[in-house]
Amino acid sequence: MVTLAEVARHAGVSASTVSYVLSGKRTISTPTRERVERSIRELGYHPNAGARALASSKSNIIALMMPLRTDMYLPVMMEIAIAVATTAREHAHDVLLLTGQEGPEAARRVVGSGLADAMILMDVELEDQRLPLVRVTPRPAVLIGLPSDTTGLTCVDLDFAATGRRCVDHLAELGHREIAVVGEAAAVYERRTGFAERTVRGVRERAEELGTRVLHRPCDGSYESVAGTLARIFDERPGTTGIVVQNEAAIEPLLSLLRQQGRAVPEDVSVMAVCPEQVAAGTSVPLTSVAIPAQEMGRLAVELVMARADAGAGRDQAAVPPRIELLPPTLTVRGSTGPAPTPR
Amino acid sequence: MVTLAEVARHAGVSASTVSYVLSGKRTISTPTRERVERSIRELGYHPNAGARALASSKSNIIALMMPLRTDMYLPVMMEIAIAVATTAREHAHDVLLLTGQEGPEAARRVVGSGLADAMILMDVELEDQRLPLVRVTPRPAVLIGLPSDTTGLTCVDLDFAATGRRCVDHLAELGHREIAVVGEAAAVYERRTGFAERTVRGVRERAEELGTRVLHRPCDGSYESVAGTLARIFDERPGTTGIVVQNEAAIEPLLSLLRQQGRAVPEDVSVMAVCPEQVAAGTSVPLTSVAIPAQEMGRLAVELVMARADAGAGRDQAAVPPRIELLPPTLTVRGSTGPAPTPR
DNA sequence: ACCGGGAGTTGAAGCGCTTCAACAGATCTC
DNA sequence: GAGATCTGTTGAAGCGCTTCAACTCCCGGT
Repeated sequence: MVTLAEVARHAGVSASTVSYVLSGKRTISTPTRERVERSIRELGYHPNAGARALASSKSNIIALMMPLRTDMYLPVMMEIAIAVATTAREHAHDVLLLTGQEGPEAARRVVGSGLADAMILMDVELEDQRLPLVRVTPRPAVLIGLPSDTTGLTCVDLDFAATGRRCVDHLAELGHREIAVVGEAAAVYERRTGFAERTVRGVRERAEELGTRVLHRPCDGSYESVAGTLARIFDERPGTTGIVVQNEAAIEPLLSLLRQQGRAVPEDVSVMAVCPEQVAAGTSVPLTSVAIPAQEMGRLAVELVMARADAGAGRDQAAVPPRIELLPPTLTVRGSTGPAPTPR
Repeated sequence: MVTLAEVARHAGVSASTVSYVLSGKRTISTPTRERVERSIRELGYHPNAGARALASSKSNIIALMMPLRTDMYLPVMMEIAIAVATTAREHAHDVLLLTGQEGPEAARRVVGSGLADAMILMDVELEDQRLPLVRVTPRPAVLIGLPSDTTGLTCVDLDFAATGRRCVDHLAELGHREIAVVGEAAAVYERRTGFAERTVRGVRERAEELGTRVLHRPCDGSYESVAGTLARIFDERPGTTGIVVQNEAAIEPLLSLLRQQGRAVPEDVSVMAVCPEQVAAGTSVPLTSVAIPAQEMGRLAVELVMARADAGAGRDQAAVPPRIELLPPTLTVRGSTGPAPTPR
């Protein structure tokens, strides 16, 4: 392995000069800089990450914790992870992938050892185990998701309450008076992961204001479960004309079942979803939907965490106060929603 | 931050002793070891990762490169990634997530800087850009997937050729004489990612032996595309009674379309898939399938790469020669395949 | 002509850990 | 009972980088 000292010798300068060329923290004359840069290229030099981390006490690594739960929709997680990794590279950082296996200990270990100098936490629960750690650690952290107590925390998420309201607005405008929400798996609510609840709360809230009736049913993604849920919905509320789905896995089965039952979309039933754009556009009936902006969330999380990291390095970290960043929902109308059928 | 020196002072021993307690590379008497361990616990000591990497020139980090292609099935990738991260932890390693954004440079950077001391490459193409690097680097690497020239490489993958053969066997046993393969998106074949081709080759090979007719059509996951593909299949080969699907996204649309066309599964058409177990079990008709063992692949990749890393550290790395590890396909019969209908 | 000061460069002191060589004392061996 | 062999422990030398303080020029101001 080529070392900085060898580069210095090759370029006929001191080690410090090479270091300053690399970091740009001191002005170096153009001829010197160019000479050093040439030596670096010719020797194929790569600064040693460990030595760097040791000397500067910054690892240039962001830890990304994503507890994997089988009932969470993986593509969204994945998209966020990819966005995080990509954005991190733009800030000259790499991403360390932590799963939930180790529990909250993982965060302690990674931060305690100086392996990572910032953290992004996904799949946040309302009373998340990792919060005490996050509140205490000096390293910047950003949550993707919203716990119940957010004091002192920086969070990024889709504004699911607004999303719920937006869905009701849309259906109500089209004249629907009875709507059903096909939600996430029951386990998601029990675990009290905030987002699912927030959506339903948003739906209920606006529905009350507008005098719309709402029926909410959790539903896991299996065909059987969707069939059961749908049957119960039309059983309890035969007048239902609008359905909001917040469970990507349930979408195709739902559309397929409606077809089988002879209920046309959108003539008899309007269906809308809360899901990634790609999913909404690719279904058998392109779906009116509120997008889950996975990429933006990942990107924003990194930007926020880096801002805090830089501030911590520079002046006071209070310069970048904690904040809650709720992305406004974007509704895209596609073919699956239409005017409510006139009751006969 | 607590340092090793502080632990040593607190325990009344030298720094080296603490280090040896931590690494277990020298025998330490039980009383001393326990005293040190207590100090470690009491002070909440975490060894500094950078210093460790510098002194030992091992980072205990595995780089996982996964170029993200939108046409690849993300859940499988994700499952592999999770398995890799989990297994890596069992070997006291962490995982660094690299996306395709940077291209092959990422590998050079990460290995050159000593950030990672091993690599796992996913989504391998037949003539992969990263191969020259992998062949040259002294760090152990394992590919998940099979390039065209595997000399000197260690690879892990499902045996897709055998998978193709297995599918034909199964259908032929049930009396099917004309089968269709609904494949991956055309882009997947163009890019010459090996696995899709290998499956089709396996299918063709065995079909020839058994005198079965085969029609293969690429197909992206959209409903439209599946509809078109299916129409063309029955148009060209009206006698088709068996379908093999190798594109997770196409499964539900396919089943839905068959239902609409009044073709019963499995009475009129037998359908089988190459996909993760979870997917096969959760569809509207539980599918007879060959599993894509994502977890095993991730786990095995880590085991292999660690074996090489340990060997490199110990004696000669030739002790663990490169090898190709093709997992044998496992067929699970569910409800979607049955005897071929008697031709009328 | 002299001094203050910025620009450019450097030597040296660590950063916190691993590991080698060395040593003291206990245990064998004949 | 003397030398050989273990066992447990230690001091010190780095690992490759960053960064501080210091030093040398050279320029402009007076």
